[in-house]
Amino acid sequence: MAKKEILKEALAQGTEAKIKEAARKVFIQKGLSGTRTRDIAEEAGINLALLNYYFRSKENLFNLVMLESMQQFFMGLKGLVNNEALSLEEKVDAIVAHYMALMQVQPDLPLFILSEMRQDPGKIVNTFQMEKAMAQSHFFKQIKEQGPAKINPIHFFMNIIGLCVFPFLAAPMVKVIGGIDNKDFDKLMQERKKLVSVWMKQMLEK
Amino acid sequence: MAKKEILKEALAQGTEAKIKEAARKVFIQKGLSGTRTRDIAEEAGINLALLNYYFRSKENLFNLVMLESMQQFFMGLKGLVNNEALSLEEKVDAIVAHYMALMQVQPDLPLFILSEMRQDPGKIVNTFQMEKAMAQSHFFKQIKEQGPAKINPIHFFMNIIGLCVFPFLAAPMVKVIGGIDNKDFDKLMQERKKLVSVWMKQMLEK
DNA sequence: AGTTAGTTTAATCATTTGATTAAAATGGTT
DNA sequence: AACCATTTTAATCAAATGATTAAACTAACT
Repeated sequence: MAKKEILKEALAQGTEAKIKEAARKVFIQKGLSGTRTRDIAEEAGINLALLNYYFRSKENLFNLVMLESMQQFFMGLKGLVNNEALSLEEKVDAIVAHYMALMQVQPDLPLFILSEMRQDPGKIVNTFQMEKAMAQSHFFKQIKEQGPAKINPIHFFMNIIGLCVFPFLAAPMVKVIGGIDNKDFDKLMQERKKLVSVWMKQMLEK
Repeated sequence: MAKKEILKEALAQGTEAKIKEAARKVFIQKGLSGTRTRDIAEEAGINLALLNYYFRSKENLFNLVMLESMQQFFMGLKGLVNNEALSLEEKVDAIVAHYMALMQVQPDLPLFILSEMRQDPGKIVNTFQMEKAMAQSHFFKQIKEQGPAKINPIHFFMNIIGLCVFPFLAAPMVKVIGGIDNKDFDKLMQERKKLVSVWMKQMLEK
């Protein structure tokens, strides 16, 4: 009896995970309003009704995917910005390394999040409780106490995330304008890892 | 006869423009798949059928709005990057000034363009013939010939656009994370105008 | 006032789409 | 093999949505 339930559960989790993965893929590519539940079902290799059997509704599934996406995007950051063992320069290096690595495996995560946030800012913002965490972080304190530049921490924060993430937001356009293919783009992003760290430190110097 | 046609035409242009403006507003806010033609009709204060009478289809209207949006986003740039009267530093100042001013009047233009480009890169990219214009521009030449930094022009280009545009792409999140309201955000963007120029020039120095 | 070209509307159609349901298949247990 | 709980499917429903059509309205001109 217990054994049976475990087996069934394993199968169920298998299908459930498969659907969720398919949903993630399609939602991230097409957005909430651009995806049809049938797209997800097809991508998962299952029937439409099964999707509703597991997740009740499209919105449910979307909320799940969005929650996990937000966590994925902000998870690493939370750990870094309050690590008091790291100097400001070390934090910059760590944050840049973290986001460039994240973009390498999930290049269209930020556009997905920002697109959906435009359509319903309140809904998305509510799903994460980072409000105070960042403004009161060790990272922000270090920037305020930093020497000659006296850069506003919010600017500094926008810049470090923006310099890492923007090329991936604008990737299709960058490829056209730069006249480069996917392979060259990847190379460009490889060399960018070190460069963003350099640029960010220059902003602190004066 | 001629007089009559002129009058009718003026009226028609009035409604036509009204519909196009409504379409622009709704499309930019909700994207192609997120807008219903009825939304546009309501926003324009007209009936649904009138929209199809003037523009035949939703796609038609969207293509029009997207074309104009692309032109609006790249128009000023084309003029600046090949202006041989401007030094590299002057070009940087001019491009930053231009884009920060554009963002002040059209803050959600870039997210609209990038979102739709994700869904159908080919379609959007085809609507503008900037391919070679940028890679062969005077601006790119100047960056290559620039002194010690030897920064890749594509990086430099991504940075200048990104530093200007990213805060507006991420505005809802920036406001939450920074704990600031719309008014403070505007102030932040005002002071940013000068800062981006400074940061970009630092990237050239070493 | 009547005519006419141009404009606007209400009503309707056909398709798409999210969701439901009842039946069928599956796989383990007796 | 018969039975049972769980899983999966095909068929169907109801609402939303892009588009069309035929009729009504408007305003200029005679």
